[in-house]
Amino acid sequence: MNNRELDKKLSLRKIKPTAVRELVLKVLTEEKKAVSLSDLEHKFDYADKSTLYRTLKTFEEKKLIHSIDDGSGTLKYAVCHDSCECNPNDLHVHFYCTRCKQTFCLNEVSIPTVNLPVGFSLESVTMVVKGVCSNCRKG
Amino acid sequence: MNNRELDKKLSLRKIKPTAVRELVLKVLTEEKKAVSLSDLEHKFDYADKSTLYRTLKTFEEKKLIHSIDDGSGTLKYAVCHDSCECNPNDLHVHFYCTRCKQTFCLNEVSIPTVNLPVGFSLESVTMVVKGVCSNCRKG
DNA sequence: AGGGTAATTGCAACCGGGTTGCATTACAAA
DNA sequence: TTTGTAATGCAACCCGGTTGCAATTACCCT
Ligand SMILES: [Mn+2]
Ligand SMILES: [Mn+2]
Ligand SMILES: [Zn+2]
Ligand SMILES: [Zn+2]
Repeated sequence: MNNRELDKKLSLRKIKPTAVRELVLKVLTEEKKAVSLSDLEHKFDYADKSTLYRTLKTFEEKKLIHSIDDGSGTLKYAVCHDSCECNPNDLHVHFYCTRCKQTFCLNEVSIPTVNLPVGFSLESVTMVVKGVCSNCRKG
Repeated sequence: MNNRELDKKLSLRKIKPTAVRELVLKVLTEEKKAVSLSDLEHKFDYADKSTLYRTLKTFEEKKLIHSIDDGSGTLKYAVCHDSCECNPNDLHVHFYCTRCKQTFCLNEVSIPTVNLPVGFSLESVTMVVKGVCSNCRKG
């Protein structure tokens, strides 16, 4: 994905394009797996941790990406689809592979509705499946 | 719940009853909400953090309690029902109230099955609903 | 182009939950 | 009572995440 496309994606979410932001977004779009802050730190020796951190926070705030708490203790991030507003109906299941330790968006698997006890209201739902991914299965 | 009953619960899970363990289990059984390590620290000024930590780990290992990652950054714990083996079919949904910041087991709400893409195998599933609990709703 | 302002970035230090090594204490078998 | 094992207490550590502040850069107006 070239800079022109990256800048467009950023602008669509009202994020001012900068060098770091283009690079981070590039990584996030090209990775098939969800990406952590420390992943980015290792990818960009030159960029500072807090800059990367704030970049992710900005992206998340503007709904360019969403965060994934897969229970591993390290937050991961993945790009939202263009029309995503991170509403309950935009949510999907996430998968954590216990073998390769990678986390994936199952974008095509939406979260089933759940009947809460009376008196409980719902704001959002997270669903994480742990298991072995198809790559590790084959290998 | 008296010590006799607490000891019985401990013995059933092959855990040697000690003073600390009885006290911790008592708190866990009497609380309606899930309990964190720091909750216990504040409840027992005298008992050491690492002792409480290892008590929880022992309980979890022996399947007397299960841990809940509600996304708040602090692990919570709650007692399992007597016949629980923490298998996928023992699992239930958890609820995190964004108002009172408490986490509850919805023991009666089992986790719906989900269709994974081909090649993915399932070991366990977590489902956390965020919203407002019935207590906070009424208040 | 130059000056002023706001946003971004870099650096360092901090925070809190969780975890571990090791010494001490309690317990129970021999 | 001796002796081995498990539990507890204390201290220090780890790491992901977060923040304050100074330096740099981008942007706007003249
Ligand atoms: Mn996702
Ligand atoms: Mn539970
Ligand atoms: Zn895998
Ligand atoms: Zn509540």
